[in-house]
Amino acid sequence: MYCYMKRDSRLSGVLHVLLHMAEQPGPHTSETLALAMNTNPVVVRRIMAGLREQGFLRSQKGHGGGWTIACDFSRTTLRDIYEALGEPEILAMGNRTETPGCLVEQAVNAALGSAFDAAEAMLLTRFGEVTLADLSADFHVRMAGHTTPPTLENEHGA
Amino acid sequence: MYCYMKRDSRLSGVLHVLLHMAEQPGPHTSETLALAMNTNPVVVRRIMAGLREQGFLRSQKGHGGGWTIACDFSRTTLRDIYEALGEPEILAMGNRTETPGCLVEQAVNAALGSAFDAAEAMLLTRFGEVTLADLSADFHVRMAGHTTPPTLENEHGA
DNA sequence: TTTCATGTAACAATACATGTTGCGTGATGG
DNA sequence: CCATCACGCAACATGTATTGTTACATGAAA
Repeated sequence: MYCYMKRDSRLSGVLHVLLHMAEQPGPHTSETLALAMNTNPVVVRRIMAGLREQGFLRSQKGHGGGWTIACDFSRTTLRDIYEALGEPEILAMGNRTETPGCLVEQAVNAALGSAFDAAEAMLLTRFGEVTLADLSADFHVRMAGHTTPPTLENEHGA
Repeated sequence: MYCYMKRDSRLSGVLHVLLHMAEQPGPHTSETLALAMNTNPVVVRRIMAGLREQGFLRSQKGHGGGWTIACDFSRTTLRDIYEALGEPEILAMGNRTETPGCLVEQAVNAALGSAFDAAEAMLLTRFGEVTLADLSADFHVRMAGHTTPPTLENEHGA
């Protein structure tokens, strides 16, 4: 099932999966997580490899293996996760030329560039202010009032 | 010469061209402008069509035809131009699902979405604060000290 | 009426992200 | 010791958007 995404949703997807993992103990296989991300196991491993390298996750092979959370949710921010993903491009727009000789273009680049940089910096700052624990807490607030606790299985048609 | 750009540089390119046009009177052909944008005439027309529809530019066919500025630089902001381009996507990232049933994903979307919206809003605000006249003025400041005034021809290898 | 320039549609080429397959590696359990 | 399970990784396939390119119609000026 090919489904081209206009905007990169890896951060969104990985956060989703991390919160789900926190709700249930034990290792989670790539296959299980793939269902929650509507993708396949290889893509999951690809995306989560960076988180493992940065020590936010652990993975284990063989029987009973899978992915385990290895970080403190209250000390891990969205920015940490963003960086572990390899700092994907934030803006879809940019300057035509990085170091133009043309003075006109230098003026354009200066104006646009500073605006772009400010927007990026602002987003990263906000990311740095939100921890995974914050997200999880928000989730639990939303869950208050609901009867059946959502799991990877019943919410994502596994 | 195929040259795929990772980030959309139409705004950057169009601003560049507009400032150049302001430096020299008379209509400018798509072909001339294409040289400054390192592309070809059809692409130029495509990009500038929106600016014509919004009344920022006029175009004329036939002998002596071409593109003419039809707006007041001191009253036209980068945001106006951005909108005339069709409001291209600003962010390269986004939420995986817009209206998820999963409460976990709702929590993720809320956090990420508000950050995304804030960044976009900030960029648009900054765009709205800069006029084409500001850019042009900055260009003229940069030009002080340089001997040969840059034209479409001598700066872009026409 | 010839030339020039835009307007537009259709088509081609490219880059990229994602999906997919296959095989290697290590760990577990019988 | 062997079968199974799950990750690791590389290679390949597919789908999509963007950009470049070609072709032709339209209208204006010399």
